[in-house]
Amino acid sequence: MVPTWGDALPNMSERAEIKRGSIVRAAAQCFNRSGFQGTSMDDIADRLGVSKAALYRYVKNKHELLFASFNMAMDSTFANFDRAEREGVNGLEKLRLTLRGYLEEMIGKLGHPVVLLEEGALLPDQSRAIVRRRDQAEKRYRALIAEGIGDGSIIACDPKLAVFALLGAINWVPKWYRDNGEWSATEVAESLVALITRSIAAQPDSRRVHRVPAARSRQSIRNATRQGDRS
Amino acid sequence: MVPTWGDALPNMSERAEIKRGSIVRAAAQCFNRSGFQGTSMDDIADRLGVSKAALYRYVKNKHELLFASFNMAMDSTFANFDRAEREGVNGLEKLRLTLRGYLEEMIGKLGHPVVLLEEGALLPDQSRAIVRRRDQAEKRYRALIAEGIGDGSIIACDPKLAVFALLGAINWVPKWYRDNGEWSATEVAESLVALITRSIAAQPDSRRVHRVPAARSRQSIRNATRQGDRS
DNA sequence: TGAAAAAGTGACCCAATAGTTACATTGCTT
DNA sequence: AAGCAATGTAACTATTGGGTCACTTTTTCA
Repeated sequence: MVPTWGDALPNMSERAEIKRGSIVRAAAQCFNRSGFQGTSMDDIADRLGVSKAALYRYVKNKHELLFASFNMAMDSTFANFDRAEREGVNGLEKLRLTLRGYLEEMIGKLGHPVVLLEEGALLPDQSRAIVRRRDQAEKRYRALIAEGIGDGSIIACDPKLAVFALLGAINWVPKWYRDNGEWSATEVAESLVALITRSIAAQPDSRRVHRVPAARSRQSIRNATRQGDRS
Repeated sequence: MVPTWGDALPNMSERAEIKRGSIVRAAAQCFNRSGFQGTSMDDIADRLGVSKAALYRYVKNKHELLFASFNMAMDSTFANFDRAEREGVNGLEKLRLTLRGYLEEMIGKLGHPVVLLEEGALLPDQSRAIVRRRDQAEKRYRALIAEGIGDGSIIACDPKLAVFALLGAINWVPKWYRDNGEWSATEVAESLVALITRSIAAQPDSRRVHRVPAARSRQSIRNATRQGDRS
């Protein structure tokens, strides 16, 4: 009998699951940088140091990777809705918690996949599934705003337009955020969400927005963001 | 002697220039919908009702189309900076004028090309040229915010972060705006800019944000936006 | 230890597509 | 009407890249 090391060593099927996860994450990062069509399976394989053919042991095809990336993002969104529902005291605070948690996970853990930009590349049935989830998410965002309008924490505004504006600012982050930069995921999430939610806050607090950045030299920030795009 | 019809009939080289322009616009629309790599030259040709080979009479290659799209967007940005500089009374108003004018042109005249999303697809020397222009634009945006902070129209905030947030919301518009919808380009531009600039306004005016949408039925708006993505 | 299962690879196939070329057509000019 | 330049097209070439397969290497486990 071979020692099992308790449960410390993941068994085979778990190991496969872990590998599949890192493939999906690598794919999401590539998609984020170069787009779905601009990413080849070789790109993803190279990033993991394996051959293209190895990927197909864990993944059916390239579209499945895109689909999985989307679902990862949606899972994160809904998990943060639930947490915010428990922890937030009013509509505005719940909205802030949701956005902050989502953004932090995206740019921190998941390697900021703005997969959302590549929606058009999904296959029809995948697209239906994702569009349904995204519509649910948007509905829930709008509900939070409506709640905030009701409890007085948010000004009267069009919830649909407000959600588009907020999500735009959030989903744009991967276009300028760089890992090697001076801002941590938490810092960016906190100060950006504070800034953008001020647009609909009933009592806009200028200190909240003022706080976070500014402490470092302009030069280091300049170097930290937006250098390595591809130029 | 054939009648010249005054200058009413464009001569040949002018006609060629006009055709080139509509090729660029068609390309920008395709890039916006499907991305640079996701758009084939046949797609662009089909949209114009000609064959692919015809395009190559007016355009050197596909990358030139992307480059031209980018420059179109940057031209619009700088033109609106200049106009805002003349017409705006303080930093915040100049910022609003610039954003509104840019957005209106993008989604109205130009067929909303979010070419900016495809920056990574540019060839190295094209990329250098575009990055330079974009950096100039961002610098000018930040200068407007600094001006607003100085003249008291904008709260103390990090200009860099604020610009990223504003441009994110703006550049996200093509992801949800639909031509056939109920909102005109002007309406969207006006109410969205009012909303997002409230995030940094020293005296946030809730009426300004409240105003525009809401007048129509929810159902028509739902139908107008985000239906035809591809699903 | 040895056999079977799992993991991984290089070489290949094939569809899509950027770009070219040889030819047809249109329409302006004399 | 003749001729010529401009415009457009269908068919072709070459390359890229998704996906597969026969084969090798590594890991598992009786």
